[in-house]
Amino acid sequence: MKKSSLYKGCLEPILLRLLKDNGRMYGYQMTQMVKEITKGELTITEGALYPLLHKLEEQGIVETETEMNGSRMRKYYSLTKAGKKQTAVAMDEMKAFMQSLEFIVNPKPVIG
Amino acid sequence: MKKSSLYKGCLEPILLRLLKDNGRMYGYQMTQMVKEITKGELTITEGALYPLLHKLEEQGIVETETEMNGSRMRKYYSLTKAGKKQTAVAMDEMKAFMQSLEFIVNPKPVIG
DNA sequence: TCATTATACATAAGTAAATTATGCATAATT
DNA sequence: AATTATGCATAATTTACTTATGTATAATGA
Repeated sequence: MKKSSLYKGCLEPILLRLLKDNGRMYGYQMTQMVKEITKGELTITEGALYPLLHKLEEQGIVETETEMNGSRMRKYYSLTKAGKKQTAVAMDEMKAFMQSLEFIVNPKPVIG
Repeated sequence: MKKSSLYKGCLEPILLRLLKDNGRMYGYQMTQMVKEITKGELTITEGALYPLLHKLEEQGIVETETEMNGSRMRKYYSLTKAGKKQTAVAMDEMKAFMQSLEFIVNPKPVIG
């Protein structure tokens, strides 16, 4: 990922969110979509992406189907039932996290 | 810090923001303020806090004054001139980061 | 036509930023 | 009297990346 290490720890929930929204995606596609959505701000590196996807598969969060696109392989990932549950939890955590950042960056003045 | 590792990489900008807003703080005070602001969501651990503060001091981002409160020591930290510049940069990065997260968690549907 | 960029996967070594555990010391609370 | 709170600090470990490297095909451009 690009820049400042702020994104550290956010990759997993980001991938879960992508899969939740798009149903079925392959790795390279995820990197491109994130780059596009964030206007180039966030670039997922392959060294981070693939090992994480493998871990999620091991954990039964995602499942895969490999397909050929012409002569090129694509490995499609989608959320399992357990993965959907896990994603809901991760999204709640994300919300709380973003809310907390808001509080810190934009603190409400104490009245009184 | 507490929970889910989402906050990984955010501690430094959070501390810079606190110092920017409050002028002068000691370590323990920072942990308490963050806990309060985030309604208990974010708990800064001492093992993360103190080494980071020391690093920032080495880098000339913050400077310290040690004072006694009764018989207890407090080490006050404040931003140096260079630290204020650095904080402005960090805050811009924070904004971009939060914006990107928003885009991912709440993607805009493509019209057309 | 030959080199570069894009697509598409994968893994290994190294690093940064935490967590967890531990330590010291005083003050306040139960 | 024991526990919790205040206040600092450091060491060992773990996590989650980055950087580097590897393989292979397709498209683009000089």
